[in-house]
Amino acid sequence: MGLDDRKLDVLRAIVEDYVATQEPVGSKALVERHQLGVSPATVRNDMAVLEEEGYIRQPHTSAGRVPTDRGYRLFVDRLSRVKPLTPAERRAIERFLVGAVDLDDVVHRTVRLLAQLTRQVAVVQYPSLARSSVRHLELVPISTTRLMLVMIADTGRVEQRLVELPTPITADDVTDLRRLINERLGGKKLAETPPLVQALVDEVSPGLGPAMTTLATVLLETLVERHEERIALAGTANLTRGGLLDFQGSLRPILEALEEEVILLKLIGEVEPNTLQVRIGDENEIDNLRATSVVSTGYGPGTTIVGGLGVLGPTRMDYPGTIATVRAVARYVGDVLAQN
Amino acid sequence: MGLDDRKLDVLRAIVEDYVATQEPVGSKALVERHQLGVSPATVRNDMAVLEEEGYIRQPHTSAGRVPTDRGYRLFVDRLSRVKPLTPAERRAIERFLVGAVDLDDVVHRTVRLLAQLTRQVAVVQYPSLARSSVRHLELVPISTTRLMLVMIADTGRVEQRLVELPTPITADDVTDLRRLINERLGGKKLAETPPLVQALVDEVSPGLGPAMTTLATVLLETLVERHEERIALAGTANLTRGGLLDFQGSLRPILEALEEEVILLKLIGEVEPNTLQVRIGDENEIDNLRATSVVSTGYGPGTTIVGGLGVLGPTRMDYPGTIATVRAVARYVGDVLAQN
DNA sequence: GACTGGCACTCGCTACAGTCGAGTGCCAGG
DNA sequence: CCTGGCACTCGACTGTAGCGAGTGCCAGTC
Repeated sequence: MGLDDRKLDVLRAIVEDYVATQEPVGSKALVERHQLGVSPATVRNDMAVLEEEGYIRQPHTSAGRVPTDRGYRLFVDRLSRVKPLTPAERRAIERFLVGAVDLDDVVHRTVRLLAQLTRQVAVVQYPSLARSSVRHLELVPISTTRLMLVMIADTGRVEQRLVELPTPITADDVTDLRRLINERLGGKKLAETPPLVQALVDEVSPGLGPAMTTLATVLLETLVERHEERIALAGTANLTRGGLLDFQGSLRPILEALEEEVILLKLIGEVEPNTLQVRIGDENEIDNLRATSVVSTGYGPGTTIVGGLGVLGPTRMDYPGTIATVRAVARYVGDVLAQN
Repeated sequence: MGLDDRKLDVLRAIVEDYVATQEPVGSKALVERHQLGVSPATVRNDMAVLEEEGYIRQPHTSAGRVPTDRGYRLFVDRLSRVKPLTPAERRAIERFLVGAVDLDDVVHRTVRLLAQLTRQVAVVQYPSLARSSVRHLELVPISTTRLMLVMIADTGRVEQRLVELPTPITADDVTDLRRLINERLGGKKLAETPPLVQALVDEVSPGLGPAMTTLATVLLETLVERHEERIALAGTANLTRGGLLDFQGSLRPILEALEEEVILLKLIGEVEPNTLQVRIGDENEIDNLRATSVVSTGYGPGTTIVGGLGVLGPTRMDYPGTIATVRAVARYVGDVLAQN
């Protein structure tokens, strides 16, 4: 389709102005604010073409133009270069993440940092258990028929579950079990554990049979079935910036969606190495979020990925800036994790 | 001061109608909807007195009356009886809480349940470490100079911290340390531990000195200084019910306040045994929440209190219903905790 | 052939006047 | 002390008019 360079320039100018002012932009204002080197009339002709192709639209017959989702998409794909972060931003990131004492702390600081820098809603997934390995399993006797199982993953995550045993158990038995499960499961990817757990049940000494069977059930639940993905969220107040102009006046559906962990996971959890995803408006699968855009990426120590993070905001967002920030924060978090 | 019974009846009627309809209520509508046994004119006279005393006010000269914060306060203190829960609600509570597998699960289910039943924003504090005892301390060797310290509290909370040792340590030393700290600290209230930890440092065998000193620092941080209070939140989408009429149109300050854990803790964390607090509008210390009311109470196994929970909504809320629900949920949660 | 200036047209926004009606305060009478 | 009646207030709504930003189109120019 005949989109020559100038038409693309016009589209870029429209997106930039609209993001900045939040008002439909007209041909005259455009030539004033940008050096396009042509007259408003020419721009109008270009706009007509852009509108025909579905990149922009007019909210009302007598108003300026506004980018469509498709327009933003083209902008993101071809018209924007990533803004480098300012030194101040870099410093902010470093200062924020240094001094985190444990995983909870890292995640909390990260999500707040992201929300603050992008001035949008930030979402950070805790390192996924599915992508973790077992570092250590601990059995803590609570009573003769109750144990607490604590699983420590290499990503720093810690999960615990209470185990109700069918028969009493001695301290020595607990020691045996502890050694046994650590020998067999320690260092293994969580995903690989089910057959190993099964094997344990089969070969354990007869006296420990019932206890081990119960323990195995809980182990499997903890290690794979529950697959509890945790999520941290911050910056919901940023949804109220821009008056009620974005989101056609109702935050309702968005707040509802943000309360569902499943939905959040869908948003930021499906990541591939070295990619950064931008989902714009209608491209979102979740109906409640059709008025928003999501910028997300994976993070992890080195080149591996252990979880996702991202931000959510109005389709009218500063894509270049947001993309740069999300990418930078993900990288820093990965570095911090690598140090553990 | 002459607030006779009928004037109180009028106030009650105004509160009930306004809560139900969200519209200023006039004298005529009042006598129609309630059996007051007098004419609108009489009611008008009573209203004039109530207004003079500051219990109600007129949004506009030619509009009906609306309760003031003071009016709600009087209503809550003297005019409302607690609504008993419906059997359906009781069943909902039980069904919701049964089947929770661990503390996280209990807290999450509780907060969602509260939000759903009251149709408001729900806040639940995790069992406070300050009110917990040490059940078990675990040391997991990560490398020769790194340990992971895991603290399991009797309330089910689990905290972990990484310890960087100044000098390498052997597996046997770890075993010794583990036994030692559990002997001395196990079963103790977290608040009582600092002198005990200090004593440990002084008397430990010389070879373990440096390790124990480092460990002590982290122990103190974990047990008392950090005092990390965790909070769960749900139902923020409920803030958008009632159009933008409540909260004079801006959710901003409220969402901002809800993001600050410190603020939430202030809201629901300061509880005394067997009390239920209702803070109405201006009575709130936090400026951002002057347009909201908070109903909160403590919960815990038996009669002890380990944390707080509550809901936040517009001053125009169904106080009797909300109070009943908050109280009931707190009781059920206490029961669930008692079973562990 | 591409760009430009000019011009008529559209239509949302604002201001203003007029009407309506819910609700009030007050007063005289029971 | 309560009641019915009455004049009054004032916000909500409606319809009209003028303004102006912005457009589409067309004829003219480079």
